[in-house]
Amino acid sequence: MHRFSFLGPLKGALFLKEMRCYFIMPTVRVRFAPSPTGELHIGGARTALFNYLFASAAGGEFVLRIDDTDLERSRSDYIDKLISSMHWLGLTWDEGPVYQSKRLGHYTEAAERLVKEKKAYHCYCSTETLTEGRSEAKKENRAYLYPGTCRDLTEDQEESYRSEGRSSVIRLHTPDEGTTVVKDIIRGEVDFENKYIDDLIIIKSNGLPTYNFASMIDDLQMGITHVIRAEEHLSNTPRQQLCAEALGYDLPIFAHVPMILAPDRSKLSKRHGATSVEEFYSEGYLPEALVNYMALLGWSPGAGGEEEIFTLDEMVNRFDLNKVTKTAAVYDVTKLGWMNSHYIRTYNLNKLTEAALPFFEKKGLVQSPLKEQDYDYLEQVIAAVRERAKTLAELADISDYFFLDSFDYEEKGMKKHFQKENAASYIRKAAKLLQSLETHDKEAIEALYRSLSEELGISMGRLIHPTRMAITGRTAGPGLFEIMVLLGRRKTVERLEKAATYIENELPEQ
RNA sequence: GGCCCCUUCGUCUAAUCGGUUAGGACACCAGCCUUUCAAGCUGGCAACAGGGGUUCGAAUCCCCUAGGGGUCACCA
Repeated sequence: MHRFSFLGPLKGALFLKEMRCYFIMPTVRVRFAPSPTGELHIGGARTALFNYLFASAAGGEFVLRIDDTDLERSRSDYIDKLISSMHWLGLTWDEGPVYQSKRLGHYTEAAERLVKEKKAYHCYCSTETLTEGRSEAKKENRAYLYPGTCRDLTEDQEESYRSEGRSSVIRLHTPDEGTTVVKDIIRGEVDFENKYIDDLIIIKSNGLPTYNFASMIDDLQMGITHVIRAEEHLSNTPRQQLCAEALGYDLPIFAHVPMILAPDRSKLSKRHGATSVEEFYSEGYLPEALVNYMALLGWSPGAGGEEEIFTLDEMVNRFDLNKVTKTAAVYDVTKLGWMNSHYIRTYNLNKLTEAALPFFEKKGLVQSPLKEQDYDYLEQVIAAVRERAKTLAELADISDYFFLDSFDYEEKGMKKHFQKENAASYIRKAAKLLQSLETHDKEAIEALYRSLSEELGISMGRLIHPTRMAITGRTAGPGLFEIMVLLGRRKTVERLEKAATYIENELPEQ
């Protein structure tokens, strides 16, 4: 299939960036236009990302527009959430937010002009009439198309309808023959026969524009050069183009990106777990990881490019709409988890601590505001455990013993390490030696354990495993000596003795 | 149902104009490393939806079938 290389001249423009003021360059202007009827979900977020990447790569502008013409469903708290989600992801925009609800005059003006030019007309058909026609069509198993009843009403007819108090909508007079071609960067040319497109409503009886009309007018009047949006809009694009043509505007170039599907290949919804950016935030994903993951859903740098980890800037440098797939993608939390763990491991420690703090607070492990030394301690703990967590929430989960003095011993660990012969006495011996150790540092402790294991004639493991259980309650975690240093001598010794007593008194003889 | 889009390992994907042992990543399995768990390293498992053409040669071009998705609102 033929693909357009619309980016050609733009690459040139990029090349001549410094000379921009001397030449008139084709400027890229894109928009992300969510409707504030819910939280920003992963599909919308990726559309925003692609817009951002495309605009940034071309040195163009990115506009944020809020499509809030549906007064019933739009809510201002969703607008706030949407904006904060965008900020959190790091997707900055150059203009806006522009609200459709504040541009209503433009839509009615355009519609009236079309009526005056006889390209649109008032339709007085009742909802009942229309639904009737629709259900009849369904019965006969054919598609319903508005029959054009009100296309050629006379002045007198209109007058009498109005005096009857009948309300009207405005419909666009669409051609009955011919083909409307959508030029799409990702899909090539898509043909739609006009005979299947009926006279769509552009202004509702309440005076508000319909989505297709308002959206197209905005794109046109705002000078949008590339409309990058989800594939679900592809089928409606010919209608929008017909609006633009009637109005006499040049068309923007389209790019319909594939949808993101749930694991069962159905449309993503609440019952599929976390799908909104907000939820990913509260589950402890890092914005860089989410962005990186989303970028790879439908896009890949292509031939030769085998890496998967990209910073936003790297993505900007390599992004190309022509390399976006046509196939809908199933989103897979497992890979997101891997990516997130990668970012947790490699993040700047300070930033990571900052991001993780709320999760430690939520578990009651620390309390804000933190004293400086507590903050340092938290940072060291995070440095020690970060390699083992997939989310920030998990980071807090596996760190509890660093902050809590009482914790349960893991069941399987007790069987494996506490119920071994002499476990209690080994632990006591270690505790005693640690107590009188000159310096409580990694090297000294390790040396101590080595010599003790030799002295007792047992393997290091026989000593180390019960010790880990004693001071963390767990069988897994960071290097043992590292934990002991972080915990400090007093707590280490206390926990060892407590565990020894526990084994002696609570554990049944095997 | 009409119209439109899509179809490569379980998942995300790669494969300049038709010629590859169909590549990578996640997941999974095994080994190495190791005080545990991770991480890391090495290896393994695993795909061109099906059927017809065109061609010396097809994942790649054409047609058909099947499956998935979208859309057909006075929702966006």
